Formats: sequence, structure tokens, C-alpha cells
Amino acid sequence: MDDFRGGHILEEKYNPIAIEKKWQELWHETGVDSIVRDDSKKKFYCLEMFPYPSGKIHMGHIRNYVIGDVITRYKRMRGFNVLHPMGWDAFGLPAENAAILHGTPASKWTLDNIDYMKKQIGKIGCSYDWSRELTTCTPQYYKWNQWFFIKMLERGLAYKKNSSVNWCGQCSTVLANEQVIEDKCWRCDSVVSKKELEQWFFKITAYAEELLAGCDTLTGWPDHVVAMQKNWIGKSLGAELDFPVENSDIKIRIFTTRPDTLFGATFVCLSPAHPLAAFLTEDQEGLRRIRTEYDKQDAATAQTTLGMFTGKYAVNPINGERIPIYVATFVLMEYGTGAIMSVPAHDSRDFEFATAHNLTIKQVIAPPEAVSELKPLAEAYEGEGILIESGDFTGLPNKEAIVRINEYIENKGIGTASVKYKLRDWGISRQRYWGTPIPVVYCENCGALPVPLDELPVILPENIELKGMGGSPLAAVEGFVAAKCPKCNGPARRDTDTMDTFVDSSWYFIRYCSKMNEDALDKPNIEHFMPVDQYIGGVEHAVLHLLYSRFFTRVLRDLGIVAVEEPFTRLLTQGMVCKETLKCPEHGWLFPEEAKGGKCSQCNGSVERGRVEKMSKSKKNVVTPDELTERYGADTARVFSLFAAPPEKDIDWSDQGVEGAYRFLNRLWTLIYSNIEQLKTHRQKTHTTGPLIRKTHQTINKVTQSVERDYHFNTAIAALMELLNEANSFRPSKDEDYASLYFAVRSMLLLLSPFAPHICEELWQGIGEKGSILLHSWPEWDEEAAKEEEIELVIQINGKVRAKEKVSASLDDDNIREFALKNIKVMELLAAGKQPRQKILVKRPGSCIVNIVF
RNA sequence: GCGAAAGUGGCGGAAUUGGCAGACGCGCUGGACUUAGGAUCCAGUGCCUCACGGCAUAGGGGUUCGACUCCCCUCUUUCGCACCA
Repeated sequence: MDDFRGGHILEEKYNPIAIEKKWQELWHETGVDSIVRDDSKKKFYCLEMFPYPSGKIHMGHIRNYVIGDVITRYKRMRGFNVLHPMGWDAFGLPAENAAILHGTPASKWTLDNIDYMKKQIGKIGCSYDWSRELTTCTPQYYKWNQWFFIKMLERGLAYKKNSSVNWCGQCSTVLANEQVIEDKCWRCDSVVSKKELEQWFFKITAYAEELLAGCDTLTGWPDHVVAMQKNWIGKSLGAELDFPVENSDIKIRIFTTRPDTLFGATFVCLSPAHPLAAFLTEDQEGLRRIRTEYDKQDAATAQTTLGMFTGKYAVNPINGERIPIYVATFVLMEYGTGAIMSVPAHDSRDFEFATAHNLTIKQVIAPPEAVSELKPLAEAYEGEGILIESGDFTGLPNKEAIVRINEYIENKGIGTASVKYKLRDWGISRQRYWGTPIPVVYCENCGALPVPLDELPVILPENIELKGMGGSPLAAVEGFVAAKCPKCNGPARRDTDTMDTFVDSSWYFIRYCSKMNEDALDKPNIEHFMPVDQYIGGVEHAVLHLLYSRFFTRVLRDLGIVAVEEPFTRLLTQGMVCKETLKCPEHGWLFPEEAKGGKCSQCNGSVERGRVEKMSKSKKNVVTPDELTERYGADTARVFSLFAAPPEKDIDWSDQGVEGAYRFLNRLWTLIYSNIEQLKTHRQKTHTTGPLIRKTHQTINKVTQSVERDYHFNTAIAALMELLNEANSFRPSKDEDYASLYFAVRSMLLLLSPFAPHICEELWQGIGEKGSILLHSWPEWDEEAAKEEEIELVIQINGKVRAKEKVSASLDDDNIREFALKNIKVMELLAAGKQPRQKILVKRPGSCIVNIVF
């Protein structure tokens, strides 16, 4: 700790590059910047979404990590024992693509990238506990993916079923969704088709209800993210009913959310993929055409009225009516039962279909105000109403009818109340190389068997040649595929698929609770640190990653590993980093240096200023962290990105804004440097009162409130700028003035240190404080010292501001009102004979308002 | 189409529970110091008006002594979902 003994000499000029390097090294060497577990303090777990090691850190990462770092440093100064880890989401397709295209082994590519990115992260001065650094592509990590897989298999939460994948016939390989570009293969440009493969699934639907109910406990999450989760789970209440097929003992089971409209069902629709479709349809050729359309349709291309009559009729079980059975492409096999009853009068899709096919439309719900006079419907009526032409249920409000009809069908044995979810089970098989091997072997005699737990991990072979042809790359690796059956010891072969990388990120926050040299699932560690108190990341993970993590946490809870059910108490979804784009009508997007003087450097044509868009290489509006830290230093980069907007909003990158942040730090430096001797001398003197002391207390208050209230760092920094402005215009002459200045400067450094740690540490040492500023506690404000002696009295007449005057803060309410009445403008009105009807007084900190109403 | 969020100066953005709209920064204007300034410092800067004053928080209405804030309608933008029966 000798390095923090004070007596440090400041350079005249602020030199961020030198001081940042110095302190980063010193903090690292002395361990000041890493936080060790200390059970005497309250824990705080602050986590940023770990990066995929794509090669370089970009501004989005920087923003994410800086927000997390500020929270970490702030909470630490407030006396918390903060867990703040970092790691690498290291499995994934880009590494595999690099291997296919350039022959670089995926592991080397990944580890090299991690090396480089770790250096970049170090340069922005974030304080991580690197003893917990994890890399998901290491066997030590993915072993546990396999372990969880087997545990889930044992509990029936992992199972195999057929599912379709994107298939490129030309390359004879499976494609991930992101490798399919406009229905074509990313490499050979040939058309992609669907292929059925047997794949592994995790039964997330078993937790659907719990995940949905848990949404209501996520009070620390942004509302829209919770809404997206609920919407994704998509619960709907309804009923399942059997519609018998005429002249047969076959029944068609349908799902509906509107049993109240049962009397209005005028036809039944089957999905083209429904097993009964082929069985019932007379025109097989026609069905085949529709099936082809159905298979290739997606949300954008779907036709709403494509379908055909099967030639058969069904019986409406509630009234015995004979209604036709259709096949329709708008009915999805994956949802509900793959068959519906169509009620064209009360469902817009059914209405459209019925109109196109000339089918009966029978109204059974009337709007409450129009029961007596019904007109033919021009569109489906989907609102509330009263049942009509519905047998014994006629006259009931439809809400009530749902309940009564559900009871009726259950009693009659023709149906049952039913709950459906949009949420599907999570398919985790990937026909890919760079991922966690699925720990299953197939024996000819014994079938599919999990690898015994004590044989884990199943190691992913490295340095294999990837050609990008054929099915799963691992299938071509002889040494990997060959295995022994754990049951009969006979020859067996391994599953050659790997797991979805979302598996890796579904529990990494639990792994961090223990150091890398400790047991991965150490219960006391997990119990101590979980849940994550503050999670920070992009909205793009609002559904999948967060939902999978919530699912995994519950599975791990059921396995006795975790005690909590929700992994993330508070969630902050930070906005994107955007920048203005520049475009030449001839040459497209331009770099700023190609558009000097508003002219395109190639054709000299005038440049259009494009929209402000998310930074991306293709739009040529990227600022790299490297150029920024080399030019201005990390502290400037940090201050700008925090000052530009509150964290949840997008920020608009501006080079001039960065300059502004840099100037702010320079002004701070200059203020301290130019008063350094007096500051050092008056360090010990107790300060007195005065405007600067008062402003300092107010600033401590303001900064603390801004941080506490939703991490609004932009207003916190603004308050510090105000204090600096006031300190700059303060002209000290007496000893006590310098003592005041010292107090202001010292507080300012403490308050600014989470935002700009390097410069604050340098100046802290410069003014002769002892010990690292990082270990200092957050300053407290004194309510009394922050109070103004004089307050501003705003005088309103009929709600309009007419005058402002300074009055003593000690005046009581009546005195203030009296004072306001003596105002010249008020007097004029009084003299004119008007009588005030009301005198409303509002007190605010530092000011008060009197509204005189005539 | 459905759902959610948002709309404030030339720009990014401020404004506890309804209580001085525009904090702070950028930009711009003028000045100082300079051989010079794209450095630094000082002053000014919502709009209209010579001024008194008036008008301003997407637009329109309402509640209120008082509305960026609450209520109703309209417009625009962004995001999510998109045949989920």
C-alpha cells in the first residue's frame, strides 16, 4: 500500500494515457481493484451479460460494462461486498465459420479473440474479479452442461422427438437460422429446404405456469420485458371438444378459447398437417398442393383463405348440426390440437375464410345494446355480448356462458376445460461442431443411454478439419463417435450433435458464485451470492436468454442446487449506441473522413446526412474503443457514455460530446493543479459554512439520489459539473476559503470516482489523501449544511409568474404571504379595488411560490 | 392488425408527489489573451416584440388556483408479437 501514501506530485497537464496505465497496473498489482468475499458485509451481485468473443469489443459492450462498473464501484463505496465477474460465451457459429473458411482451429480463433478482448476491457478500467473468469468452451465448464442434461433426462425433462431443420442440399448440411439469408444458403446461395431430424428437447413447457406466475414477482424488471416474457409464454384458457365425423366413429378434437360461441360453429378446419386431413380428404391431389403451400408458408407469406372441403361432415356436439369439414392453411398443427371449430360470426379469420368459401355465418353473440335489432355482419363481432340462438344458454352474458358451457360439456363428456401455451419445448440439438457434445451413446442392443456421470465430460475433439459439408461435423470424427455401451459394454456410437449455446448462458451466473478453483456447484457459495442483484444487458435477450435462465434456475432449484427461483432481481436493459450516418447517392455509406466538407471523396457529390443508427461496420458509423481510449483515455469515454443519456435509452454518439467530457475532466484537473499548494496546506482545517460548502452538500445529495433512483448517471454527472462550475468561480482568499475549496474538491473526487476512477485516484493522491480512493466510503451529506439561508420567492398572479424576490428562509408561511402582497404588481391590483380570493403557498427546497388569485 | 413505450430549444437531454419549463453538455454569437487558434478564459443564447408584454413541452379538448406531469380524442415515431383458434 506504499503507493497510496499521498505526497504525490501532479503534472501540470492532464495526461490520461499515462495515469490510466499507471493506476490500472497498480490497482491490479496491489489487489485494490478486485473484491474478495467478505461475509461481514452485505453482498451485492452485479452482472453484465458476458460477451461472445467475436474478435473485438465494440461500443455496445463498453457501454454495458461501464454501467455495471459504476454500479459496482458505487455499491462498494456504500459498504457492500460486491461480486462482479466476467467471462466468455465462447461456443458458437462464427468460430466454426472461421475454421471452415480459413482453416483456423475454432479453439485457437476463440482463445486468441478472448486474449485481445480481455486487454481491451482492461483498458476501460472496469473492476472485475478475474479469479472467477469462465470460458464456456472449456471442458471444466461444459462438463456441467452435460451433467445438467443427464439430470434432466433422469427427470423426464429432456427427450427426443422429430423436428425440422434448415437443410442445404448443395452443401448437404444443416444450416442455423442465421446462415439462411433470404431463404438461401449463406455459402452457396442455393435454396434451403426443411428436413426432419430426431433431436433433443428440454421440457420448458413443464414450467410454463410457474414461469408465467413468476413474471409478477419481477418487479425490478422493465415492464416491457416482463410483458414480452408473458406474451412469449402465451397462456390461453379455453376448452377442448370432440366433433364426431358423420357416419364414422372418428372424432375431431378441437381447441377453442370461445366455448360461448359453440352454437355459431358452422364448419370445422383441420391443419393440412393434421393426421386426419389425409384420411378424410377425398381429393388427395388437392390436399397435396395445399400441404406444400402450408409447409413453405411463414408469417409473411401466409394466405388466410387457402383451403378446401374434405368432402366429409362433422356434427356439432352441442346442437347436433351437420357442418362441413375443411382443410385450411391458417390452422397450425403446432398449436392447440391442430384443428378448430370455425365461428365466422365471431372470429375475423373464420369470417374471412367463410366469405371466401361461401360458408354459413351464424351470429350467436349480440352486442348488449343491439340484441333486438340485428343486421347482417360486415365483419366478425369479437366483442362482449349476450348469447342468442344458443339453446338453453340464450340470454346469458358471454363471459358467464363460457363457464356454463364448460360445465355442460364436461358433464356430457363431450369436452373439457383446457389451458394452452404458445411456449414450445426448447430444441437444443445443433448439427454443429463448436458446442457442448450431447452426452448420450447409442447401443444396438440397449438403445439410447446417457453417459455415466463419472465419465463426464465428454470431450469435444479439437483441431479437427472442418469442411462444412455433410451432417454433424462430429459424425466424421471416428475417434469421437466410437464408444462403449455403459450397460452391455458392447460397441456403441455417440450422439454427434452439440447443444444450443443458450444452454451455456442459462447458468453461467451460478458458476460465477464459486471461483474457478472451487467446486462448480458449491452450495454455500451459491446460496451466499444468488440471486444476481443487478443484471445489465441488451434488450435483444429480453425473451430467450432470460426465459431459459429462469427455467434453468427452477430446474436447479428442484435439483437442490439453488435456493432462489428467480435468478435476476433487477434488470437493466441498456440502450444501443448510435451515430449519425453519411451517405453519397453514388457511393453509398461513407466514413466521416470520406465526407469532408460535405463532399464525397470519390465523386465530389454532396453528402446526405443519414439517420442516426446503431453503430455498424456496414453503415460505416462505428467508433472503436481503441481509438477513443488512445486519444482521450478511458475516463473520458466513460464519462461521455454515461452523460449522453440515461442508461436505458439509446445514446447518440457525438465526437463533440466526447470533447465536452474531456474538457470537463481537464477543468477539474486545472482547478486542483492551480490551487494545489493551498489545498494541501488547508487539508486539515475544519471547514466552515458558506455557499461552496452548501453547494457541495447539495451535490452529494443530488448525485446520491440520481444514482439510487434508477441509475440516472447523466444527471449525477450534470450535478458534478455544476459543482465544478461553482468551485471554479469561487475566489478563495482566506484560510477558511481554502478549507471550503478543499472540502468541495475532495467530495467531488469521491463522487466522481465510480465514473472516472483513474483521474480521481491521481488527483486524490495529488491533494495528499492517504489510501486508494477506491477503498474510501461514499460521502454523506448534512441536511442542515445543505439548507439555503435565503430562498427565492416566486410571486404568481392568477397562476402566472409576475415577480421573483429573495427572502429569508426563516420566514413563516404568513410572513411570506404578507411579503408577496407587498409586491408592487400585487399592490397595483389591490389599489384598483380587486380582492384576492386565494393565496396559495407552495414550499420547495430552496424556493417557494405564492399564487395570488384575484 | 394487436400490444407496449415515447414525442420538450438548432442538437443530446433536465424537471420527487401537479408548483419558476429548458438544469448540464454540445452547437452558435460576441469579447479577452494570443504570431495564430479547431487551445483556454469571460459573457450571451427557446420563439415573437424596440419595449411593456405575449407565445411555447406533437395537435385538439378537459380537470385544476396552477398541467411536460392527470383524464379523453387525434397524429407521428420506435420496439415487440404477428394466422396462437
